[in-house]
Amino acid sequence: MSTGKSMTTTSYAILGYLAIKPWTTYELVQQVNLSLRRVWPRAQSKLYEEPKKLVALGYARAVEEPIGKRRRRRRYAITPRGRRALAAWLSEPGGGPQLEFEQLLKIHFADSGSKETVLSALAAIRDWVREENQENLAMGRLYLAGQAAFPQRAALNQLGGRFLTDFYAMVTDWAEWASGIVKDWPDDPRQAVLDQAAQEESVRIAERIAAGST
Amino acid sequence: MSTGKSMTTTSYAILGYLAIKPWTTYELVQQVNLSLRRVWPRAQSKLYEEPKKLVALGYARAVEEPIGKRRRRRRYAITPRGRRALAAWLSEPGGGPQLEFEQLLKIHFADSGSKETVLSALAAIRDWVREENQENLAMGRLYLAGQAAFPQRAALNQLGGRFLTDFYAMVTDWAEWASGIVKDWPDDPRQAVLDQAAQEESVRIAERIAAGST
DNA sequence: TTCTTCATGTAATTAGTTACATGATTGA
DNA sequence: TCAATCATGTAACTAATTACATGAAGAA
Repeated sequence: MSTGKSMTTTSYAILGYLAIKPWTTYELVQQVNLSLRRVWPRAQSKLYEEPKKLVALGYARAVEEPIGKRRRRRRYAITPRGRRALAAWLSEPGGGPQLEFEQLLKIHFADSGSKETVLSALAAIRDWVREENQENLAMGRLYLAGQAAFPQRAALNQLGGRFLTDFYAMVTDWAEWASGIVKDWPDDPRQAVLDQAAQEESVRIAERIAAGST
Repeated sequence: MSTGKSMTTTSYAILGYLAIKPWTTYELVQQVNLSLRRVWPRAQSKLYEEPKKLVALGYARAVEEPIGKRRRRRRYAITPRGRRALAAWLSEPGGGPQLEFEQLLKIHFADSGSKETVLSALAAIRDWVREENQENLAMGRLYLAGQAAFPQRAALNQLGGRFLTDFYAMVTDWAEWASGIVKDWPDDPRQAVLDQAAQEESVRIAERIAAGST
């Protein structure tokens, strides 16, 4: 039953929020759903556990606020030790972007499926992006209007926000490109042949990346 | 000690490979490192477990090949039931692209760090992409030359390959853009202000996605 | 006053990772 | 014949998820 007393990336993410201001766990859940979720998705129950660990490690302290008759809520605040730990973590190297993309898996194995499988997966991907992009767009407009929460963090958020926007744009553009390719396939994906011109283009793009355009 | 008898996405991914040809676990590990890893990263030990589950469910059968004096190796082949299960899974809707991006987290919380934190994270991201792109480029060239394994899967692999290429291109381009923005920041990230013109551009991109360019 | 939604958590389970162990093969 | 690397796994552990439970507040 080891409570797991060592800091994970998720722990530091929570600590990062506490460095902005004190939060109740519920507020943290809301906030994470608003932004962090996109680049570090974790279940709600985890967000209830982590702050306890931070307290045990001396990185945060909790203030109990009684609420109603028989419920209490805990508001967590970062400690000086917590700030030092966070700063140390920030200066260590972090991991690169990792993807998990089930729909692409299904496309990858479509030789056991049908052309329809592929086309409908591509359509679903575009719908998914459209959906996710909604919130992102709304948030972007808030910042543009200077109406967003934490205006002092606007410049910082701008970087991450643009990453998501670029990501969504890339995914839709790719899905559209792929749909165009697949449309010309025969019904059986196993009979489909490589599009030579498209492959040359792909290699050129990869070469540009390798060259490291200045 | 429940062996976990239900199929996960990872199980289906392995099953997808078995549908191409029979594999030993070691070969599977190699193959996964070559391609699947990018869109569905899993530890090696998992790849040794999953095939056993497939056998228990009747989706695969194992042939033991003795090797040396006291070692055996198991080669797994898909069964007709396995093919049906795979086809059924392929026709179900799948999940959209999920990201986990620790370096971006560190950028996100850089108000507890320094401008240097951000710039070096961005540099690390570019290095990461350069690295990952190497293999991708090599693979793309193989297909172009018609030299890749599983030529009958070339058209299919082209779709996934291009996704990765586009992703890497997007990440480097973003990192470069972000570096340009951050360079003009004051030393303390908390003093940095939103780049209004850049934000307008971000919103325009998001609006294009929302409109669903034809 | 009752229903619904907001809010606050805990328990049980599992998917996945890290670490370890060792046989087989190859080449110096 | 020894060292290095390739190959084949198992065991222990933990991070994370799913499911459950219920109090408080607001609306009808």
